Amino acid sequence: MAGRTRYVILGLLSEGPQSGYDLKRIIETRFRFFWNESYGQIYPQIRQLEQERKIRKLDTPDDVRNKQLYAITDLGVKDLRGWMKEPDLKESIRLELLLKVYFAKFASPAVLREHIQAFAMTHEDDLAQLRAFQNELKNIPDPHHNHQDILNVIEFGVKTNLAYLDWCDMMIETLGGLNHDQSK
Amino acid sequence: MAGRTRYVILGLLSEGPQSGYDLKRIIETRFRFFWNESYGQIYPQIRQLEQERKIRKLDTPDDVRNKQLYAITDLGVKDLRGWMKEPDLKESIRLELLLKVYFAKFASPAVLREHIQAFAMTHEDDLAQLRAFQNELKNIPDPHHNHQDILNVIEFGVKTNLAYLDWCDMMIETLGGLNHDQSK
DNA sequence: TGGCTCATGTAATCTGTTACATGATTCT
DNA sequence: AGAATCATGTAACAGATTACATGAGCCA
Repeated sequence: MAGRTRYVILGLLSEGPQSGYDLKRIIETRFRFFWNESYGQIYPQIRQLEQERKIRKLDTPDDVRNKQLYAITDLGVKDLRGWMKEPDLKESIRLELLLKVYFAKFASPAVLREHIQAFAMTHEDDLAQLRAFQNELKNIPDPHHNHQDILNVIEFGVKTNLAYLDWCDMMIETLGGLNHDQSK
Repeated sequence: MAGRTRYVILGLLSEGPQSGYDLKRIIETRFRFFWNESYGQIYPQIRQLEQERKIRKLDTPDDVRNKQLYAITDLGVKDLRGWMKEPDLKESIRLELLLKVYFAKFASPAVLREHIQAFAMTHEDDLAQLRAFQNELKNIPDPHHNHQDILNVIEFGVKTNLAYLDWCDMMIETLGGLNHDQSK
């Protein structure tokens, strides 16, 4: 009975009405580095929350397209507040890269270096996006008074990504620089 | 068709024969901060690998208890080497704490601080264990010549845990120190 | 003797992704 | 006109945990 999808939906709807599609996009962009949800989770959960009267479907499709907008209800807010007091689920992290580093002797240094460089590139992008998001927040109004909270989350991402990249530098140095490729 | 469990098993067996129970314990202790496997994955996968002749059951129960030991075969090593060249699966990270920080306005600072302190405590423990493992490795022989690889993995853990704790300090400071508890 | 840990295993369940179907709108 | 994106949804599948059953050996 873990089901944190419901709270992600409730939390995001607390900032204003959104569609299932919107929610997916927001989760992908803002929560990318620490959370994920798929359509297969979002749409059924919306149905569920609607039945429980935690959210309600707006009859103003508001958009040119036939988008279904949902808004959080008082009951939904109550649910959200209740969740906040519950202990966190054990965090889950899966980094295949570290398995490969652990079992490194079964690969050539060149192959290992490629894995690390791919990882580094991903996290350089992450870092760049986090920085961009930081700047964006500084230049837009804060109607929900949650910018500081969001900045705190971003700061977590910045710090961990910097740690990742620091480690990557160390590894690349150990494995020999870019021009020491010894693959055939 | 992800199934990385097989490679974890093969990799660990490359250091010497182990039982399913052993493997579980090793994964829990050494891979704790970046990987996990449950019995429901390990035992069926052992069966599967045995059928594929990637591992074989030893007939020397070696232990007083009725423990089934398995050893990797040449075919298994081949499999392991093949996996090393494959691209990594997208890493997966789920940190409920960050959802709560993002939606912080639905909780009191006191509750939020408790979550962060719990997180900090967990990662202080992690860090301590990683340091202990580092020291342990320095004082034991290295028959498989993989200590540096293991130290590299540990170093990743150390760096990320330090980043976590750094962020926690920042958050606790923001939320008011230990003695500013305003709960009833 | 009773309780704990060691040890193997599986069935039921839960969680989450993928792939697809469907159709509208927008862009080139 | 055709391709891409927007948008909703679900069925099938894959991945992973939980809870339990079973029994042996160890410890107090």
